[in-house]
Amino acid sequence: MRFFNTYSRKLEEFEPLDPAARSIKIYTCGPTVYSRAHIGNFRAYIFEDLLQRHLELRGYKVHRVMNITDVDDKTIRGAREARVPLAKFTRQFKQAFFEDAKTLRIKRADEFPCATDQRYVDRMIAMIGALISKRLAYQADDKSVYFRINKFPNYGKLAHFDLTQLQSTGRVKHDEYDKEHIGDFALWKAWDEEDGDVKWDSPWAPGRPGWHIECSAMATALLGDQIDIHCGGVDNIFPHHEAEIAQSEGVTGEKFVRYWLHCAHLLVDGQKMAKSLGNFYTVPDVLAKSYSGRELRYALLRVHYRVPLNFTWKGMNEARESLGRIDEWLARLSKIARKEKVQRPAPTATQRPIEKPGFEEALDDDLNISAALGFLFETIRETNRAMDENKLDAASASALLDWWQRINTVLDLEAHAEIVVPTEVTQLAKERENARREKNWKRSDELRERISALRWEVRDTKDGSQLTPRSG
RNA sequence: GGCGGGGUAGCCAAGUGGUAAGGUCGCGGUCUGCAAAACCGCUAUUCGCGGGUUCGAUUCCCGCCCCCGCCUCCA
Repeated sequence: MRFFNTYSRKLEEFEPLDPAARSIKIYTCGPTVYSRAHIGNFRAYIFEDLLQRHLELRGYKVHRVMNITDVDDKTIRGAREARVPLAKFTRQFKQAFFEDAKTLRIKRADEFPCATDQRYVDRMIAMIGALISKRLAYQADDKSVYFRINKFPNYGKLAHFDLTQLQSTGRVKHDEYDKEHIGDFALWKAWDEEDGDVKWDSPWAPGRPGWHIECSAMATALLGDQIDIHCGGVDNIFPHHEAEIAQSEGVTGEKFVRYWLHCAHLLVDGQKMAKSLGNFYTVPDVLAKSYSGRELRYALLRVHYRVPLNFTWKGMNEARESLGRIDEWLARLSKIARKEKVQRPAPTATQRPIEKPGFEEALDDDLNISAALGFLFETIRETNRAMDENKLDAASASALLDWWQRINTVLDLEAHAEIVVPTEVTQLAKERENARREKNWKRSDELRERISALRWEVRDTKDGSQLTPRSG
């Protein structure tokens, strides 16, 4: 198995920290809960979901942590504007995040630590103290504490930045008079009026932690000084992950992360989807257009994580059609597998799933999902052909279903089969059957139209008419 | 300016030093009362552009163009 490591900019063979235990520690940067996360954010979480699920398919036990940033400039501003306490303000977006993640079938991390948790604030303060005692941090005249990047020679290695070349984009105000170096970043931000009642005591001044230190504190607290994989969007490479390395390694003296994996952006009209640009959709926005969570999951999953993905409604339709193809295939296989199960003894434990290399091997190669799906669809076409020719027996159908079960632990794309046909539709279908028996084609077609308007599809097969839900 | 990612058919998208997976759309066919689904066939002599290496390059090297992102709190 190999992954593209941002640190080396190379594909590297994956070797866990602890190969004997087959367990892997993953830290993933989670949402800042100042508004509902958009689907660009979720692209990153789906990529991380794919990573976790594939590692698990390959027999690793994954311990994954995803932090939730519930205190920063934006959350404080939002709470002020809403005139509610910070915790109350962020609670709604935490809930929304878990709701959306569930809609997208994203597997829950083992822990979701929050930055405001006193346990972690204490740890952040301890780490900052350690950095000060090592002269890697200093308190400036504004009472805030900053990391001294010139004392950490590896600073800039992850982003491959030459610090002397850093240019300000003017996006962020610099307190240049207080800091020794323009690139020094805040570890502890001294309280000011804007912060209202958001503050914690510290040895330096009342205030709040900087953004970066929370991840260092929570990652090392929950996963230890060294972790296997750390993920996030490419926009986190600098400064966030760079800062995390400096802080964590500054305190522990150990290599913080073995593999850095970063996900490319979701684009809209060829531009990065971002709150600041206003060109974003949320999960409910997509659901409101009558697409389902799994359709969105497929649309966000199907492109390799390091390639920018342009979000379009046309793409959503392609996702819908592709999933429909999978659904049809599974339905046919199940029917064949079921049919003979009545006559045959249940499959024995010695029966092995069909040998279908390709899918998992593709994912081994830096999560090459496009190639993996290619194998899936090739398999679908081949077996559909066999079924058309009546050449697929129940044992083979079962074996294929077993194979699907296995790869679906990674994809999680099966329609949740609560297929309940509404009585209205059943009634119309019955009437249509009667019309067809009388060869009243006009009436039959009319009824088909009405069923179609209810989002159901009628198919006339040798075994009679069948009803299929149109999408979802 | 520095550092990255990308540029393959109408659209989405794999891929390899030997002559281009897959999805979607469109067209034709088989099946069907007609459809749908499924299957079959067609749809890139060509992989941003120009050089070079090679018997042979989309794949390696050099130069260039275009798009997107990061450059101090955005996944």
